[in-house]
Amino acid sequence: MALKAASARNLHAQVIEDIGSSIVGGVLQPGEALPGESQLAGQMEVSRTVLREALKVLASKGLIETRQKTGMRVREPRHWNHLDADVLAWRCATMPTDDFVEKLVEMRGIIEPAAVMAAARRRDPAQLETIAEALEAMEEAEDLDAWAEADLRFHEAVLAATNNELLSSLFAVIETALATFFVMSARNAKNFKYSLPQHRAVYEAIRRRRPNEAAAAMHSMIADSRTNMRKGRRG
Amino acid sequence: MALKAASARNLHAQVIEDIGSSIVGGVLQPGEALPGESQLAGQMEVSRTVLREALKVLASKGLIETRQKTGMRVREPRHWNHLDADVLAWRCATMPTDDFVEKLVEMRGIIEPAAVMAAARRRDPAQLETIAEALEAMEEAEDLDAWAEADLRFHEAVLAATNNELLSSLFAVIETALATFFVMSARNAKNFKYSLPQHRAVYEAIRRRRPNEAAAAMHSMIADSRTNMRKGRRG
DNA sequence: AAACCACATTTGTCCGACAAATGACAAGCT
DNA sequence: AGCTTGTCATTTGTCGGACAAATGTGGTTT
Repeated sequence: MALKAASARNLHAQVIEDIGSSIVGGVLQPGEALPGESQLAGQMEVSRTVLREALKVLASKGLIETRQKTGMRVREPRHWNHLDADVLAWRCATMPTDDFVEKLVEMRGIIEPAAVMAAARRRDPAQLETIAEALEAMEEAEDLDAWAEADLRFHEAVLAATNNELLSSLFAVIETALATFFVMSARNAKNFKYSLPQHRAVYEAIRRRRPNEAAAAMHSMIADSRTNMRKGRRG
Repeated sequence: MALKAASARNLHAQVIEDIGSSIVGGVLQPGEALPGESQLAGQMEVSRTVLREALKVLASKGLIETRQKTGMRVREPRHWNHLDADVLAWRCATMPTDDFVEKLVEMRGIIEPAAVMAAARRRDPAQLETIAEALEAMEEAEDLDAWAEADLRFHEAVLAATNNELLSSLFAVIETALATFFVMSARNAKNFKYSLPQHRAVYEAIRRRRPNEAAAAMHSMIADSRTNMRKGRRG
């Protein structure tokens, strides 16, 4: 069960982190019955109040299930909210397998082209201008930090231009998870601008309202980034 | 603020429902400061313990933000977990605008073809067999209920065959939300089997491991269902 | 053997108290 | 006067105990 694995601001946040990562990490098996609230609170050295606040949050993430008299049980993975930011983060931390990364990459491959297509269809002038500004900042970037900051702004601007918060919410979650694996290794500092032409192509397609061209440009960008990642992960 | 709008199993579930739907429904504006915990608990006639359990869950959904001394504030919509099942359900209940439905439909149009493509690539024999059984049940369905049950099984089987729980989790959430709008109106009872050929086409493509054909079949199926829905919503 | 009931255990709910954090305001210094 | 600093009050965070409600278990009765 582990004691005090995490250290966050609040006690309940620590408890959530602790139990949640234990479940996602497989320390607690699905179907397994957890000890009663009083006992568990004792083990973790927190009050039952705090423990219960954490349990409610975990239940809302679909990780556990609680019924009176029976106690709490770990739910099966198919009931988990796999798209929850915390659940995803715990999986990234405890399951750094190529298998899982492939799933994330697949999701990105599905979403990004769709997002730029939507942006090409529905962006308004102001949103286009925001994208243009980010692209300009990318061109003028002198070091890696400036480029990474501008790149983030570019993608956020494209997301906003889709005018579909479901799409942008999904995108943000997946992107965050992927970022924990590929931290933009400083080793590639030399050619960190290699994807600039593709970004420009995406922008041009969005400006000219050409969904298919935008998707094609994004596909090319993803293909490049994929080979690049594959190189990067070996180190 | 509303008192006792919802009636669920547990008290905290009611409170979550109550405050959550008030926020998503726009009764509580973003940036607005909620009354203190003690006062709010008094208004709702629940103990502070229960209220806090609810608040923690709402905070984990990104709906509210709480800092000491300052109190709680409603967060801006861009911070919400739009893919959370509860948040989505509340939006369905309080924002039945065509605008929102379009977003859901767009998501489905992105995900479903991608899902059948993944299934066509990675399904194993057992998963294919499960899909086949569901399809068979659809063919033999005599009434609407039987067909709806088999249809659900078909889609679930396809989802499982993708071998990507991120994809299936997303799909399930979107599908659930859409189902609240289009309850498969009994008016169409006569030709409820109209989409059988398309289902069969999808199955065949998955069986023959043809991702592109599967996506094409799914696109055709979505197009049909879209026109059909448009007719259905007018009633 | 089957139906029924009393009991024990576990979660659900309530309450009151204190600790920690922090914005606000007042006092003091330059 | 303007800025800094320190005290204070308010709000969330944490704690412990108590009782209510639900429910699986096992014994009892027919």
